[in-house]
Amino acid sequence: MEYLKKHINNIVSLNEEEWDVLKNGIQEISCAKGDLILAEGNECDFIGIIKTGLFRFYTIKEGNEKTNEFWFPMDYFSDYRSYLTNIPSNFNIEAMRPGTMWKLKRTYMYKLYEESVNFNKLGRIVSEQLFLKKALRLDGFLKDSPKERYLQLLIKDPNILQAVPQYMIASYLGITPESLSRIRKRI
Amino acid sequence: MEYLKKHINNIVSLNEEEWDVLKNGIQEISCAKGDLILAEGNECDFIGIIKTGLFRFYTIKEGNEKTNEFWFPMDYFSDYRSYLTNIPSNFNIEAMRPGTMWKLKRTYMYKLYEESVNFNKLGRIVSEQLFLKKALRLDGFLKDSPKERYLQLLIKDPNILQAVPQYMIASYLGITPESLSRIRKRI
DNA sequence: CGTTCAGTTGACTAAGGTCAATTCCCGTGG
DNA sequence: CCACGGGAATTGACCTTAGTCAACTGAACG
Repeated sequence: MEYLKKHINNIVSLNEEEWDVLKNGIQEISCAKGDLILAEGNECDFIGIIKTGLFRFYTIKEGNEKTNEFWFPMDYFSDYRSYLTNIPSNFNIEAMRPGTMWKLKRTYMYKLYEESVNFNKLGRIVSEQLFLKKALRLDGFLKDSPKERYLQLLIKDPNILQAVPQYMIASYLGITPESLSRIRKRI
Repeated sequence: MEYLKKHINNIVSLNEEEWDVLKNGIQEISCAKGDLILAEGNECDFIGIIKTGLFRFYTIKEGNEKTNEFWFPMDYFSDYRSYLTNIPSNFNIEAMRPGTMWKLKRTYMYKLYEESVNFNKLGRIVSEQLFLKKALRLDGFLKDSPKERYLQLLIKDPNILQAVPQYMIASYLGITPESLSRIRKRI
């Protein structure tokens, strides 16, 4: 939890009292490989930070898994759309390995928003970070071919490449495993 | 400006004093058809709301325009990535018709963040809204074919369809004008 | 009327999707 | 230690669809 405190203080410097209040809302949770942290059809009522492990965010369409995100230690994770709108999620969050995470319930966070500038700042900055990730990813889909997206991934997210099986990377790039295999051969 | 005030009060209820402070940072600006509100290579130092008109957010890659967003009255607009990171924008913002907008400089907004909970709430909620838009759009690219994306657009954004020339819609969907024309024929 | 430009169409190419078969890799159990 | 099983990755054959380039159509505008 000390590590988390330091991390959050990099975002916004909370005083001890604020930190204590925040801490009371945070649960540390462990999970095993394959655990479903969120299942399709349920509301995502939390936002979390990965402490250890590797998680993915995926949906199933016509029998095929579509992986939307991978999360590594110190990444925020949530179905933030469901979190914000109270709409049931279309996605699953799965632990790809054993791991631990810190979770904070929406209801708790929304109470904090009424209390101080700093909690609002924290919420704002988290939201901004999540925006940036989505925006960059969308830009890739709009202007790059699958091959170019793969090359970008090689440069910008080599950690994903080495940590994740190729068929999940394919769906992360919006293509089939066979296509990714052929793209790799063409290079 | 009264209309804007009402709109913002729907997001977070500012008292008169807060509204006056905010108002002092807002400029109302008119523009002609074709005006470039932001040009590639410049930092986007503002966030705005469309009062009237129709705007688009596009970049050019290998001579082709890639339209990333369309903005209608009461939409927030900005290259929010550039706004947040102070990195020069890769995009252009163009007025597709004569119009007016309200603009707020980043520097002013960041000063407001130091002043009260409400301004932070406002910033947070704007950021959340921008996130939601991006997230939905990315989901479409991940799980839908061009044809399905077009059909979704028909259902969910008919206003775009009727307001925007087809070749821009094609690039918004991530395909060429010819392909969109053929997709429409196939339906 | 022409000019212009969006939209369509045609012919062709390139690339991804699909389905099935095969190979590769790795872990497990005999 | 080897053999086997299972899942990931690759490959092949074929299909479908998007990209490209060029020609044509049609509507809007002066």
